[in-house]
Amino acid sequence: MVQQDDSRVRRGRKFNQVLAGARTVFLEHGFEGASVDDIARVAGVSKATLYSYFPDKKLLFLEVARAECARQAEEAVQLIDQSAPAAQVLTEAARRIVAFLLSDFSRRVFRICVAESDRFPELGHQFYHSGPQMVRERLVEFLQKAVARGELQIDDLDFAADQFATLCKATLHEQAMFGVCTCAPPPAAEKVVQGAVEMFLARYGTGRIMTDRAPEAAHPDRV
Amino acid sequence: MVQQDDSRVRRGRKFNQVLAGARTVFLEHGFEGASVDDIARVAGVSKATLYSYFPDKKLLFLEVARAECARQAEEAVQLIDQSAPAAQVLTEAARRIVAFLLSDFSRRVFRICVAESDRFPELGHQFYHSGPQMVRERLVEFLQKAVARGELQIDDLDFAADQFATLCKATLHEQAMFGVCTCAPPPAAEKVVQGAVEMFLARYGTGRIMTDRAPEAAHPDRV
DNA sequence: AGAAAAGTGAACTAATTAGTTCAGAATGGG
DNA sequence: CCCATTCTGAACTAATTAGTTCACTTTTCT
Repeated sequence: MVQQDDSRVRRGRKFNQVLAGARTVFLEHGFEGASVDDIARVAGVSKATLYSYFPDKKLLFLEVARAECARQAEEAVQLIDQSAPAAQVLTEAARRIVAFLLSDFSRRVFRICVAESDRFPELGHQFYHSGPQMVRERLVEFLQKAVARGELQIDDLDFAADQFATLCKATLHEQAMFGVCTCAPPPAAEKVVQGAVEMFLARYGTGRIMTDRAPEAAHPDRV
Repeated sequence: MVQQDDSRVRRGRKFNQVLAGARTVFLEHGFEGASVDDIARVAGVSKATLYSYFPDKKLLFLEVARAECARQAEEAVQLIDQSAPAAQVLTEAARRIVAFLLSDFSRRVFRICVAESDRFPELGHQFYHSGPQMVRERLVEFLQKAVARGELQIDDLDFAADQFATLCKATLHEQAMFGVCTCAPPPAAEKVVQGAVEMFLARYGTGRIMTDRAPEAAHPDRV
């Protein structure tokens, strides 16, 4: 959290102020919608100072995006915890993924990356690799262990992980993205979580699930 | 296809030219990135003519978006065809959904709707209702019949339909969105299709699937 | 043909924007 | 306390933009 001194091009003590201001304004208005004067004002810094750090608006934007992607990656890294029963681990993972997807922060970063990713192709790549791909790698790591334990049976781990992460977007992600339901009601989120886990286990679970619930918990609505 | 005369506010014969030009430029550059002079030039029309149809840029943009959403809806409507075996219908539906999601057209419209949906809240709603919601309604329609026939067992049809549509986004949609893999290799798409159908049937299928393939086709990688 | 409607193009306003410049104020280390 | 670095603020350029205006041409209808 205190690695803001890792850098190469900085020259002064208001660098972080500039970055913070830029972050605020870019996340609020996107690239085109943000004016450099606004950024300087919000950062509490003169325009001259801003331009002494960043030669132009594009590089400032990319720097902000890079920092946000790194932040996102950090959050994602602490996703998968243990070698607990698959149902339990998956449920917790799904909860965090869904919560993250519905967060205001994620919404803004996602939106801006989608919007600007053909003006700045490397931005899309950065986001993808620090976000979705990171989550997938962690999931694969876990799935591997669960397969070894005989809890799951999966031939393509990457694909399965993708399917699971994708299932976490059901209903709510799209709605949040398009502002259809700005509120994020917790019961709905939990339904998506349970739905993802149930479907995933129905497809990839062996009989030998060692969960704390009864084995048929994976198919609760089959009488 | 010839209902371009359904209208209210038009006054002249170059209306469609204007709309077509605006469509091209907006889809290419987004709202802010598109200049009215560019639009007029691409439309082959004078700026004065353009402004004689649309009082300002925003309304022109919203009109283009409305038309594109309607187009999208039309494509989606002819998604579900028959009361064939579930596996077959779902496979065909998934193929069309995946193909649509990967199309250049969809990518552009999606991107622009995500980007501008807090500048124009109604745009997000429009897109959602004419796109994802339309698809879901058609799917629900089919799922209902399949449940009645005993092929599927589903308690929440809306949610199940959402899950299915969501599964069609696995891997490729995100990649296309962020420009990670601009090419859309058909085998990868077919894998997503099969994966979606298999997972869906594993969760919601009864034993009584009347497909043209053997019953265990729904779980082909279980030995 | 003749008149009304539709379209043109080019010049114009007013506003905003990215980026520059510079004389001087604040800051901080030795 | 001095001096170099950093920062300021305000004015400036040059470019772009949305939207307007108007004398003039083209199309269309009858």
